[in-house]
Amino acid sequence: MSITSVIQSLDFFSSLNKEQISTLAEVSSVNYYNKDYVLHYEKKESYQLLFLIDGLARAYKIDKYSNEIFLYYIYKNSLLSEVSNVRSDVLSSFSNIVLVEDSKILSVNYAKFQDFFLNRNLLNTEFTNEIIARSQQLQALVYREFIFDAVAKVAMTLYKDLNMFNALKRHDISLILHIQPATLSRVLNRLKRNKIIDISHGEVQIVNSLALKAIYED
Amino acid sequence: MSITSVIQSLDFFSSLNKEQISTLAEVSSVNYYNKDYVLHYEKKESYQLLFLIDGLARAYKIDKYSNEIFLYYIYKNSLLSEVSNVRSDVLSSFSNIVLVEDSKILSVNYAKFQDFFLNRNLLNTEFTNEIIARSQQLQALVYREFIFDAVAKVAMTLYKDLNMFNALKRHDISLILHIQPATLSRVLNRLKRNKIIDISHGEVQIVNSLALKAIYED
DNA sequence: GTAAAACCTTGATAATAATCAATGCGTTTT
DNA sequence: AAAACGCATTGATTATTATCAAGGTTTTAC
Repeated sequence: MSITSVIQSLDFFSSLNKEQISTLAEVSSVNYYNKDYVLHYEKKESYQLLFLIDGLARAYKIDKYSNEIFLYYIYKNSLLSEVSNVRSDVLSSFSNIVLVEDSKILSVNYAKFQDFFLNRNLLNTEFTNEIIARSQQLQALVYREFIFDAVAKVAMTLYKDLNMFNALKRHDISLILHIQPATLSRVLNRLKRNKIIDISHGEVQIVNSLALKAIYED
Repeated sequence: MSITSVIQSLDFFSSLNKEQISTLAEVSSVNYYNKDYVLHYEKKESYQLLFLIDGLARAYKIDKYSNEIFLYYIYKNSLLSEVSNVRSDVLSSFSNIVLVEDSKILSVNYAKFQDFFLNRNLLNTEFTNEIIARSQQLQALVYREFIFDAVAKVAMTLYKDLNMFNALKRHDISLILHIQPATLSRVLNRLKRNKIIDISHGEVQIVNSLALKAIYED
């Protein structure tokens, strides 16, 4: 698959014409990395704008006990890099980014990208929308962490993302929700005891959907 | 003071020429509000892009016990509104925004602003940078709340913002740091007992600056 | 099919900070 | 000068969740 067609596969670049895409292709490269490869360490500077073409990534921070603090997932067809100032040609990120799956990544020289596109008023909307999307993921995180206790977090996740919940291991869920596996287990137990959910072979089923929702809505 | 000169006083619009400023002036208005006026309720939609010209605002959320959760301050010379999608002509915000001081606010019709400026590739950089600035405030919040315990929060605030700390009431500090006044009092006591700070007449002085910093740096 | 490994649950205990309530202490107010 | 008020502090208790460790259970691998 050529780099041009990779670029065309991203919604981000859908407004570009053939010529613009080949200009972009000249300052870009496509790379494949394996699961668990760390793309970005927090505070480290970078000169490449990265897009996730295929695969899945996870943004996280490290606390003082070296525990990982999950921030959010980054899905394919979106910008991986964090932008801290549009005017600077250096990218520096707040979080670490690691691949959750084997992934395909488009890497674009950021200075050239600015020259060729942003400074010529191309892709501005797309760029801003990617930044907003990332900001909204942070907002969702803030909301969950500040407003919810462990039970509410689990209730909301079960209500909104039951499939994801059942697809992942308990350990991964507890990472996402910032609770310990032991706490998750106790919360599930409580919900089961209260006949709000049922668990068979580790698979959660919702029994009383209304009650589940009521736990996290005020 | 005319609306034109108000617009010119904002860095955001410094790239506009006379004609563009008067176009903007036609779809804008300047308003004065008193301290404690709530500009924005979360989730409520708005069609006006607001800029804080003078004064100070505070963004916050409400938890299920109706407690206020402080997010960040918004300082003068910056965008007050939250943008959730550049393409939409509706603004909807994640947080509540209240004035901390009597303030002067510029209100711009957002649809017209898009027509006249963003869609003509004007002010794009400025707009994106304002969004990034807000996102970075959220990042700082996430950092403090996820990585720090009560002692680390207080230590960092004393180290970096001693003047602010001493200027505000203990109650306001504890709002900002998301700890209870009683907890703040106990933390200060501990720092004093360990000869890291000294308190006379309620005013905190740093005695051992290195030790203070060491508390929150790993 | 069984052993090993990985994962989940449970129990006991500890840590952190919240809550509730009372007391203390300066500052206004009268 | 005494009373009232606003804050800050202190003590006692509680709530929530983490931590540590020991058993279970399921999955994986040979």
